[in-house]
Amino acid sequence: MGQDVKLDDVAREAGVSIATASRALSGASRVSPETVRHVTEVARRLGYRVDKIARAMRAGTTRTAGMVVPIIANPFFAELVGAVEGELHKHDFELLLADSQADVEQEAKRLNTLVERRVDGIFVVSQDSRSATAVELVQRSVPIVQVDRSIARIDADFVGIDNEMGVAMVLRHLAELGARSVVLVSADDANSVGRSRRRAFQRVSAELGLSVREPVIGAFDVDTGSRAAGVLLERGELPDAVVTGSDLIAFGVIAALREAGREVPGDVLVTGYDGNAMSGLYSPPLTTVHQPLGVIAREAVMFLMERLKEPGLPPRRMEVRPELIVRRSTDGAPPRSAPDAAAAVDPARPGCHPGAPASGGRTRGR
Amino acid sequence: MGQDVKLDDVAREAGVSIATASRALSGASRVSPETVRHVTEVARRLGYRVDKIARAMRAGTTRTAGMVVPIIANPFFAELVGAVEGELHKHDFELLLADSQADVEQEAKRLNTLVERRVDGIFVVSQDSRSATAVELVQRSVPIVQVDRSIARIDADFVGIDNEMGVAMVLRHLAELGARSVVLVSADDANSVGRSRRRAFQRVSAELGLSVREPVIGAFDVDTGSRAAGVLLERGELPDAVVTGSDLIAFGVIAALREAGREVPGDVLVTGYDGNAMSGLYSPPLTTVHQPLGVIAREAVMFLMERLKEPGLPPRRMEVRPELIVRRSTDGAPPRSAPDAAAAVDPARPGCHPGAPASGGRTRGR
DNA sequence: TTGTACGCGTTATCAC
DNA sequence: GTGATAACGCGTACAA
Repeated sequence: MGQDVKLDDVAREAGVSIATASRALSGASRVSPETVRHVTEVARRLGYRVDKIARAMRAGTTRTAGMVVPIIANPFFAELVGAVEGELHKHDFELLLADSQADVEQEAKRLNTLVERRVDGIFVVSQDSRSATAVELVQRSVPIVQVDRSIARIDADFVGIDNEMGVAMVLRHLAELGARSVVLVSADDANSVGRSRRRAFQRVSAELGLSVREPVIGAFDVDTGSRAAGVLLERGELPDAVVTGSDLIAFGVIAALREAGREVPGDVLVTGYDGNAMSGLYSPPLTTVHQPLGVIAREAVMFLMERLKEPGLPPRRMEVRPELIVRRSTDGAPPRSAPDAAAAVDPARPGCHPGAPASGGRTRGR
Repeated sequence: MGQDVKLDDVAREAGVSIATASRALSGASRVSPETVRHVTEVARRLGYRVDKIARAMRAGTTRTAGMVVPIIANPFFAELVGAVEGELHKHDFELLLADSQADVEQEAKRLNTLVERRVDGIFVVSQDSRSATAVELVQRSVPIVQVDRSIARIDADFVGIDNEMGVAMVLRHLAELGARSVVLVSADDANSVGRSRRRAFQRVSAELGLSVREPVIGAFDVDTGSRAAGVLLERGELPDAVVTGSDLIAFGVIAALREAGREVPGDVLVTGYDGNAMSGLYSPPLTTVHQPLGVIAREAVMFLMERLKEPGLPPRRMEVRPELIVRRSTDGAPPRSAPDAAAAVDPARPGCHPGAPASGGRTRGR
C-alpha cells in the first residue's frame, strides 16, 4: 500500500522542489514549460499516481457522490444507477453505491456512512416517509438530491417522472381503444410514486368516465402482480383493462393469467410502467410508460453540480415527461366493449402519440 | 463542508485531550469507563462524525473496494454488484462503482482512478484479453479479484461459475428429453465465459453423440438472440433444441421465433444461462443454468479479505457449481425426435437433478 | 490513565 | 519561476 511512488519521490528524482512538482503536474500556473515536460516525464517513468485521498484531505472535496437505492438488483434502479454513474463520470466524479435493502434503518446507516466518507453529495431513492428524519439530518452536512421518490417534508432537490401524466397517458390510450372498465394493480401509498400513481388513476379514470373496479394494492414487484391476477379471477368477470404500477407487476399479472388460461390482450388488456428493457421483449410485448432515465440522471447530476457551485440555491423540483409506448399487450379493442365506447374520450384532448419523442419538460417551483 | 464538528471540538467540549477523545470513541484501550461515557455523550450531543478521509489518510486504508463491470444496466451484473455490495458491507467496506461501458479504454481509466482513490481492492469483470495490460499494471498497486470472467495472463484471484458444468447439465438434460440435433447461440471467444461455454458445448455435445448445427455467435445480448432466430429460420428445418449462452439471448430467440409463428417448446426447445429473475417469469418460463451470485459474491469478498490480511497469498481460483433449473421452455420431447433417442444418454452419469440445491464447490489451484 | 506532538500526501500561500 | 512551509483531521508513539 505504501510502496507507491509519491510526489516527493518525483520531485527528488526530477531535482525540483515538491511544490514545483505539484504545480508542474496539476498544470496550475507559473512553471517553465521545460520543467513541466521534465517532471511529467519523470512522473510517468516512475509510475506516479496522485493520492486522491490526500488531495481530498487538502481540498475539502472528494469529487465523490453517494447513491442510496432500495435494491440495486431491481432492473429499474440498476438502470438508474448506471445512468447516474455515467453522468457523474462526465464531471469527473466517482460513485459510492449503497443498497438500503428496502429497509429504513439500513438506509439511515448508509446515509450516515456516506457523510463520514465526505461525499460531496448524495442521490437518494428514499424508502418512504419514515426516511424523512435521517434524510433531514444528513442534509445538514451534505447536499441531497432526491431521485424518483420524494418525501413531502424534505426541502431538497428532487428529480423524478411526472407520475400523474404517465397514468393519464395510459388511461386515455385505453379509453380510446374502447375500454370501459379498468382496475389498478400498484403499490401502496407508502412512497410518493405509489401514491401519485394511485391518485392519478382515481382522478383521471373518473374524468374519463371509466368504470373503476376495486384496486389491488401491494408493492412494485412481481408477486403483487401474480397475487392480483388471482384476486381478479376470483371476482369473476375480468375488467377490460388492468393498469399496473410497474412492468414487474404487469409481468406477474400476465404470467398468472396465462397460467389460468386467460390471454393478453385477447381476454384483457394490460399495461405496465417504467419501460424497462424487458418490456418490449416480453410476450406479449408490453404497453408501458417509459421513463427517460438518461434525462432524469442528467438533471439530477446537474442539480448537484449547480448546488455545489452555489450552495445557497433554493431547493428545486423537476418532473420529467414520460413517454407512452404502445405495444401488443393493448393491441385491439377490449373484447366485451361496445364499439362506440371510444366516444367517451374527449377528442380535443391531445393525449399522447406513440411515436412522439420524449422531451424532458422542466417544472420548477417549491 | 468544513462546518462539521471535529474531534477537536468534542475534546474541548468534554474537557479532555484530543487523544483521549479519539481513544474513547475508537473504543481502543486504556480509557476510564466514565471518560468513555462522557466523551461519547458529548460527541453524540454535538453530532460528531469521524472524517473517514482523514482516518484513511492516517491509516493507509480506505475500507473501500472498487468494482468495474461492463455495464451495470445488465440485470446479471446488477445482481452481481448488489451481492458484492451487500457482502462488503458485512465487512464494513464501501463500494466504489465503475461502469466500463464495455470499452477497454474506459476500463483502463476506471481501474486507474480506483487506484488513485486508494481503494483497498478491486473486483473486476473484465472486458476481454485486451484488458490484460491495464489489469496487470494496476495489480501492482492493489489486490485484484477477477469475477465472472478471467484473463489467462493474469495471476490474480478469480471467482466465477463452472461454465463447462453448466453447459454439460443443459446438454444432458436435452439429450435425456430425446433431443438429437442442437445448435449453440452464444457470445464469441473474446472473454473466458463465451470461450468456455462454446468449447464445453462442442466437447459435450460430441460426447453425447448429438448432431451439432453451425453455431450462431455474437454477444450475450438480446439482439444476438433475435438475429440468431432469423439465421436458424433461414436455414430451413429447426434443430430440436437451441442452447443459448445467456437468458437475454434466449429471450431474443424466443421472441423472434414467436414473431415468425414458431412456438417454444412446441416447435423447438430453448435453454438460457444465468438464471436471472426474469427467466422464471418469461413466457414460456425458461429452462436455464442458474448462477448462485450470492455464493460467488461471498467468495470473491472472502478472497479479498484474506488477501488483505495476508498479502503473500498465492492467487486462487474458484469455480462455483451452477444449478440447472428446468422449466417449460424444454417441457416435453422435441417434436421430430425418435422416441428412443434418449438411449444415447449414459444413465450412469449423475447429471443434474432439477431440485438439487446448489452448493458452492471449491476448486483450488493455479 | 491522559496529554503532546508528529506524520499521512497534497496543495496553497508566502517569500525569494 | 521556484522553494520552503503550513494546513486538512485523525491516530498513535512517546512522555508524563
